[in-house]
Amino acid sequence: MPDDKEITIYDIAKHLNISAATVSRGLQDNPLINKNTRKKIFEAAQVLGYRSNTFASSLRTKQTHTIGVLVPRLNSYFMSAVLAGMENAASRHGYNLIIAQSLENAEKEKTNATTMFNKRVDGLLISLSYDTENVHHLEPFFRRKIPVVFFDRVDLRKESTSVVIDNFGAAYDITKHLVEQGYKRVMHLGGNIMRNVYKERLEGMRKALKDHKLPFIEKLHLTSTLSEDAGVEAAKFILSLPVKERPDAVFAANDTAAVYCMITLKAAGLRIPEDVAFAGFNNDPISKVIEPNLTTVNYSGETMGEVAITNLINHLKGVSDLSITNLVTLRADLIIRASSLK
Amino acid sequence: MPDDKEITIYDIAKHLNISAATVSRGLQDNPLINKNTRKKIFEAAQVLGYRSNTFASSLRTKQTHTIGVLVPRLNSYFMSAVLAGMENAASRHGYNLIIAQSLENAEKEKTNATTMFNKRVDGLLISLSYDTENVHHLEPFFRRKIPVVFFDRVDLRKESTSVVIDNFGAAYDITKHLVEQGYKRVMHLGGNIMRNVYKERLEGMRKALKDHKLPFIEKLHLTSTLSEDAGVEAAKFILSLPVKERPDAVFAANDTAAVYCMITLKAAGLRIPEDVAFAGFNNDPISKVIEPNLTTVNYSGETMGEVAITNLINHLKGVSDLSITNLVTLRADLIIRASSLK
DNA sequence: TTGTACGCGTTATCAG
DNA sequence: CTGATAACGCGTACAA
Repeated sequence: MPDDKEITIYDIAKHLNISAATVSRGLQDNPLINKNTRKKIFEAAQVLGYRSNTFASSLRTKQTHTIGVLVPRLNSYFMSAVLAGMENAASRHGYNLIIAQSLENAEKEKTNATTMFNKRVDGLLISLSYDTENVHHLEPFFRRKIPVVFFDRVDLRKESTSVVIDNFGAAYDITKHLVEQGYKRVMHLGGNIMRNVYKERLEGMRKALKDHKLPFIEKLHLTSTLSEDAGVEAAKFILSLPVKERPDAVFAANDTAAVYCMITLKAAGLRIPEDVAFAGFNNDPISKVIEPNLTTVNYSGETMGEVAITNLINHLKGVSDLSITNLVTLRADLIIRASSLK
Repeated sequence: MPDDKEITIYDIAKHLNISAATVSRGLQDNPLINKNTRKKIFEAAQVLGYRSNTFASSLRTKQTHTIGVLVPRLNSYFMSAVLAGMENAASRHGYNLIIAQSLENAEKEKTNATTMFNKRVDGLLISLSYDTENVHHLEPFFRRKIPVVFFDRVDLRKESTSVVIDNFGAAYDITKHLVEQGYKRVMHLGGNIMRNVYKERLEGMRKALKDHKLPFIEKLHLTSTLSEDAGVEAAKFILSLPVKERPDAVFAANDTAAVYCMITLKAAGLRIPEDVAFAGFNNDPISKVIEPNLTTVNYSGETMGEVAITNLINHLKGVSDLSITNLVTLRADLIIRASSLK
């Protein structure tokens, strides 16, 4: 019953009549050490109930094996998928995650970044808050060459890696689909265009309309946080318009806004898609529950998480091939459902 | 530009012509140190760009200021709310979270627990996986008196604290509501009764039926993982029954199963609540999107997270009053919506 | 292939 | 109130 006091490499050393240095090396599977002694060391460690002391180790190596993850919100479907993916890959590589949320607030993002820096994370994974205007708060990381990987909501101006989906292309495709269904007055519920995801979705839509010789109607372009309330507000706006000026289709930059806009319009007696068609973005669970089901864009949060963290870990391990790739674009698929069919 | 090398308390000491010991004490706001010197120390730390070295500190104090969180899945609405609450409170108290998921798998839960133990977390927060049969894998924690707090899916046999909601009461109330609406053949979609939450929801329902002199119809009791598929399967089962033997109401132990059961029944032409009424559990976002809106039970994941972690931190700080409270029950509210109204 | 000896940055004990 | 000084447990030059 090795119960009370912690076992150290010295205890193992004494037990085996060898030096602590040998034990240390053995535990690291150092090939310099005799295979047999290595085996003995591991056995002894097992028997004595040894567990390595991370702090002592970190103190020496200056590596924490901890990665900071800074996200806008924990409680969204997409983000928890991302985190699940990260957690998987991280633990596979022996890394831990420290997770914090900015609550879409630049100020809190700043504070959290500082905290992570002070905790000496080996690297940082970050998706920018709605508010963030620049990445000055990440300077300490850049200065110390602590790798930073952006994902989803990224800042491309830096030499860091960014992991994204093809927002432009997906938005283009979804708009094209609407146009091909015959919709001509397409409204856009967009987010802050300081965030690449919203900017590109807007641009993709613009381009698709242009290519099909349809106007982008500025009056029908709303910018918001894309919350439930924003969806409701958008619906009220639509209802406030003279019938002729109403959109015949809505492309929202996320499913939440789309769905709550739909619900509100339906409650007001409009029919979907007959009166107004809809398309969203994210393939959130609610998009499969709303009636009619919502056309949307699907992409894997899990994959994004895995790719982002794997890239970061490669940086940490000095795999230089990948450090050149400073932009990884993942696939996103259009999912056509009843809400956008003529 | 203090840029390249890390500043230590020695640098501050040199800078101020005092000893490192004094600096260390000053940084900890030790009242033994002259208020004035303390101020100087903080200023110097600021100027020089000092950041304390957690490892060195942990190595001495044997405290990691890290709390392990072990959950079934990251990517559920409820759980991300819980984590958000935990993260908040944790950072407020200067603690970090290490998060891992068992994916509802007892084996992975075991592995993760070991990892956390080896990382020397100061305490553990855990919600048991669907599969878990016992808590032997937590023995190392118990033995070393590392505090463990269970939440939501708990194990009451231990001296640890558990944070739960009144599952029994909520299930009782929701069943009572169904009965009062006039429903007499109430079906139950339940989870593994090894998990307190599902066991108590079942028992609450049983008791309510009994109190109203209605039978609990064993044939109408399905046990599953309460996934989307399970909801669909339940619907198929209902449809396979002779019309007379069908339930007139369904109480599902979560919203996902309820909603997907509803969707499937609706697709088959049944009307809700006229043909079958529904009630769920969790107040998941989908419950507000499904038509008719789903009657359910609401409780705050955020609060549960905060309470659980605060309790744990109190343990760590030796606040003994609270260590007596080994069961905290949070409120849960019935939310009546159209799916269960006559 | 193994051992010796030192330092990583803190905190804590003991003097003063 | 402050200063020396010794650990904490590990990793690694350097030697053997």
